[in-house]
Parts: sequence; C-alpha cells; structure tokens
Amino acid sequence: MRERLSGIDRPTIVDVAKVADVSRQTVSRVLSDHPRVAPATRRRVEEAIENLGYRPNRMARALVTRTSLTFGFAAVDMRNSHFGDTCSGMQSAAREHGYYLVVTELDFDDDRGMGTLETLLTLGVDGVAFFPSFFADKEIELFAATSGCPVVMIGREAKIPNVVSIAMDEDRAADLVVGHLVDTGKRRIGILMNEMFPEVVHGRFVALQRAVTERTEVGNPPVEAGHPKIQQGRNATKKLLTKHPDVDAVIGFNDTMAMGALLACHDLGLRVPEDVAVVGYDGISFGAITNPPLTTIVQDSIGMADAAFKALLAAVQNGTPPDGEVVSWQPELLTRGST
Amino acid sequence: MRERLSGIDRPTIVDVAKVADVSRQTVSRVLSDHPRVAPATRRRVEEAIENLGYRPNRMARALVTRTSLTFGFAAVDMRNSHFGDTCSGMQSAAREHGYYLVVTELDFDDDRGMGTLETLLTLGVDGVAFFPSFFADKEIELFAATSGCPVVMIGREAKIPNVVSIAMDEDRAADLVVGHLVDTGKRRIGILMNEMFPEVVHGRFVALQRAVTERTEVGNPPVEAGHPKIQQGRNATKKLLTKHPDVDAVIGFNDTMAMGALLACHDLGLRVPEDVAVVGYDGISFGAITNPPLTTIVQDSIGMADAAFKALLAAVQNGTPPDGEVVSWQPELLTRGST
DNA sequence: CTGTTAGCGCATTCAG
DNA sequence: CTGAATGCGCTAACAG
Repeated sequence: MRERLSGIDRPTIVDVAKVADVSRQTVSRVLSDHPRVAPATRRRVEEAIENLGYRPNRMARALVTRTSLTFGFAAVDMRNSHFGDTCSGMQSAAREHGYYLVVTELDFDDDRGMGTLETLLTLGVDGVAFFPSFFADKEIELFAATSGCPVVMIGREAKIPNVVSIAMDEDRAADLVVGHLVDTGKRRIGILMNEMFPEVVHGRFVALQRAVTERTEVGNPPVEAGHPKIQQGRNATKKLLTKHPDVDAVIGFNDTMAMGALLACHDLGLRVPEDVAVVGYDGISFGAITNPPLTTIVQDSIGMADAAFKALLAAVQNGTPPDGEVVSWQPELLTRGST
Repeated sequence: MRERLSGIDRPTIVDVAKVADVSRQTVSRVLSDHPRVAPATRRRVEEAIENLGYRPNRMARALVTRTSLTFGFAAVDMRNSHFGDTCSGMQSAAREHGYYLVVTELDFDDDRGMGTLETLLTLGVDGVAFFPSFFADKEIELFAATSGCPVVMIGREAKIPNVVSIAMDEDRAADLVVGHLVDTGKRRIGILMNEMFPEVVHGRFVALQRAVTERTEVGNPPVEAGHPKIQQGRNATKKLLTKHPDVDAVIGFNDTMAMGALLACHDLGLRVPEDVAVVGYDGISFGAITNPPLTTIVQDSIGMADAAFKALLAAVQNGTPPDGEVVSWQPELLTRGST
C-alpha cells in the first residue's frame, strides 16, 4: 500500500472487516445502520471500529453515493459580522441535520472569486450558498447552470434561473431609515456608498435614493463612496460634509462605514445627533459601544442562514434544483443614540 | 450512469477523452502538465475541457494520490477577530501555494469539538491547524497520534508530541501590559478572565499573575471571570470594582471583555484612564472607536497564520510529522486613550 | 442475515 | 508519445 506523505496510515473498512472477521459489506452495513445485521456481528464490528480508531473516508463514500452531506459556503470576509453570523448560523443548521459546511473566502484580487466557487464544487459539495458581492447576475446564472447542484445566493434580491435568492427587503429598510430620520427632524440626508461591489450595492442604493427623494424636499441625495471600512467611511464622510455643509444626516452602507462617519463628525467638531445624525446597516454588536451608540438596520442573519440551509436541503431532497425563487426578509430599525 | 440527486451531471475525464478522441490517461496527462504530450493532442484536449466546462473531481483524485492539497482549519468563532484574521491569513497563504482551506467552527455545546476535527480528517485534509480553545493537551496528543497528518495548534504554548505549537509569548505580553500600567502610575491591577476555556486561559492568567505580583506591591491581583463578550466583561468589571474599590487598572482577557470594562466604568461614573485604566488583548480594529480608544496587546495574526501554513506545508513535503516544536511570537503593546 | 461482483473518477504503473 | 490494466476506499445491486 502506498503510504501517505505524512506517514501513518488510517485504517480502512477492509482492516475493520479483517479484525471483525466479516466482509467489507457487513462493516458498511453497520456503518449505515442497516437493520439486517445480526446483533452479535454488529457488536464485533463496532468493537473492531473502536479498537482500530476507524473513521469512514467521506471522499470514497461520496464518490459512489454521489452525495457528500456537505454544503459549501463562501463570502468575501468572514470577519464582517453579517457574513460571519450567517456562516455560523449555517454551520449550526448543517450540524443539526447531519450536514457539514465547507467555508471559503472569496478573493476579489485573485480571480474575482468565481474560481473559488468552482473549487468548492470540485470538492464535492452537494450545494452552495454564497454572498454574491462582486459577481454579476450573468456570472451567477452561468455558474448555477453548470454547477450540477443547488445554488443559494444571500444578500441580493435578483431573479436568476436555478438560484434561490435570500435577501432583505431593501425598500422597506430604506423607508425605515429615511422615515426615522425625517421624523426626528432631519431634512438633508447624505449617503455613504460602498464603491467595492457595485452589483450588491445597487439595490440598497436605489432604494435609499427613492426613499430620500420621496420623503424629503431636496431631490437626489448627495453621495460619497468608499470601501466598507471604518477609515474609508471616515474619509468619505469628511468629503460629504465639506462639499455639502447643509447635510444633517448620514446613512452608511454598513455599520463599519457609519462608525467612520461618527469619527468624522468628531473630527469636524460636529455633535451627533444634534448637528448630524448617523445610521448604519447590519446591526453588528460593536455598534453598541460607539460614542454615541449607533442606530442601525438589523438583518436577521441567523434566520436568513437557516432559510439558506433549508433551501439547499429541500433542493437536494426533492432532487430538483431551485427555480429563481426570491425569499424576502424583513429588516428592523434599532434606534440608539446616534439619531 | 446514476444521477446526482440534483439532476445535472458534471462531465468526467471520460467525457473529455471521448470528445477529444483520446484515452483518459492522455487527458490526465494534460491536466497534470505532463511534458510528453503532443502539442496538437494537448490542444484538442484543452478545447474539449473548455467546451465541456470540465473540472477535475478532487475527491477522486485525492483517493488515488492520497493528497488533497487541502488543509483544515478550526476555531470556536470566526467572528472573533483574532481567529478570523488567522483564518483569512491561512486562506491567503494556502491560495498562494495552490492549497485550499476547509474551515469549520468548533462547537463547545456539541461534542466539545473533537468530533469536528475528526470530521475534517474524514474529508481528506492533508493537515489540520486549529485554536485549541477548550481542548485538553491530552486530547490533542491523542488526536495528533491517530490523525495520520500533520497537526498545528495556534494560541497555546505547549509541547505536545507530533504537534507544532504557534503561540504568543504570554510572559512578554504580561510584562508589557503590567509594566505600562505601573509606568503610568497604576498600583492596584485587576484582571478580567475568560471562564469559558480554562486550558487556553491558563497560560495568560499565570503570566499576568506573575507580572502583577512582581511589579506591584499588592500580591495576587483580584480576578473576575466571564465569557469573552462585551456584556460579560461589563458585568465582571462591575463586580470587580465593587468588591475592590481601590482597583485603578483593569486588564481584559481580550478586547471584547475590555470594551465591557469601558462600559462598566461609564456605568459607575469612573473616568478612563484617570480613575481606572483599561487594557485589552488582540488589537481588533473596533478598539480604535471606543471611548476612549482601547490600549491593547496586538498579536501578529497574519504572521502566525503564515507560520502555521508553512509548518503544515513543510511537514507534508518532508513526509515527516512535526515533533513538538514550539514557535513563539512576540506581542506588541498598542497604546491608546484608555491608559 | 451475509458475501460477491461491479464501479464511482481519477492517477499510476507498465506496455507498446 | 499514447493506451490498457490496476486499484484508492467505499457502497449498490444482486446472490445466496
């Protein structure tokens, strides 16, 4: 037997069979809880498994069953709380159902990430869930068509064949945010946009623009863009407030940018929320400790993760790929000191 | 051919061979960049691959080569910045070297996580890196002995056979923190400990206790424990400061707990750092936006991730398992407004 | 209830 | 330079 590079070889089903003095097939039956195995035989096999420290090789199993009980998950940055929460949520859901989650990060600089999703496929996952970030709808459609497994997209509301889309209701979120700002007396609202992923940003941007136009007297809101990070949010806010000194409220694409806005206001000697109100999106836990604490749109990451897993599971169990279904999720406004 | 549950079947090497009118082996040679393939043949095969959208099945390949070009990574919570940064760092390192990282979260409530590491193995990874969190040294030793692949542990300094340990120099970190506090005039230092993972905590705790005892006049420092979260840090700090009103500095097990300490001081009407100084561990980015900004011990997550990957790669390439090596990493103190 | 045969998709011998 | 056989570890289908 060729040895693994690492030295020690793990026992195989044959080793177990030999020790238990049965055929491989019987061992296989014990492993899969097949009913028709004599109790005594079963015991012998289980003992052998225990003694040898045997663990079935899931790759070999998947090769023949064409099912790995594994789903893939991908996002650009697991440390981003919304992505991370969703990832954790899917891990839990998967575990509960005897599934396993293979997680990988998408790299914008690399191959724009599509190759990473492909690699996930070659690893034999039964389905894929991911945050589309910088992918175009067309790319996703092509991927889904050739993937040979169910595909779930989280965070963008788009009707794509063979893809289930799970996303927050951006219109509702925008109405909540803008409505709240207007209710608290704000009249000139600026927006901090994410320049990194135009595709995903689009829905949120359009919704915000509509809500601002509808609910305030000034037409199109002033916009600055930057990467969705604290420092970039800070810089973008400074530019925004310098160009438009009448702005009395800033909406950040996400909480991180909004945190930057908080810092920018401090830099410029503006009081929050008296001079400028600040709102973010996501509801990350660190929003509670900023000064003042951040008002934000909370997405139900866990609920969405659960829905994503269920969609994948249903598709696998029914043997039918998903069909352009869109699952809409309701946002909530968490009001804190920054507004 | 049996169909996948999901319907569409992905093309195999045989399909490519048929289209290119060659044998499977020739396709295999093209895939592995074997030199002795006629240019014309190679072109035909490459075209067929392109047209069919063929991607090699890594499971089948791993089964015969006994190498998956995949490493496993596990930690309790990817959203924890230090874990997340390390994970990202390993992803990058892996990508650069043609490797792939399979990430999974350890679940304390489940099986205390060891089963999760086992599952990683059954997935066919060539090596495993993980944060030991709640694992005992003995458990890890057993796992490493039977894993059949190199094992790297990050975040605990322990000499375990067949395991490379990559960890921060806790003594040095403790000296930096306590030295700094003493230098700024603090005399009565309290500690916020992590009650969740006694094993990993131990090293940091012992180091801090020693440093405090050595550098201040009061002997053993007062300690409160809680989960490594903001609210738990807040509660623990309140208890600590109520029981010991003379405490003028609080060291948090990590930044999150230290943030809780900041809130607790605010709750109690204490000024930071005048009345009570606060220090954390990790150097997470949100530490920059607290009020006041958090002084913290910064670990070089990326560097450690790189070292972990390199250790795994070296072990695989040399065909020898690691042998209880301990790689020590130097901490740095990032001084900000909270001290 | 248990064993035998066949083959999942691929790479590694060994022949031509 | 290319093809045919063999087997990685496992399960499905069929015998008995």
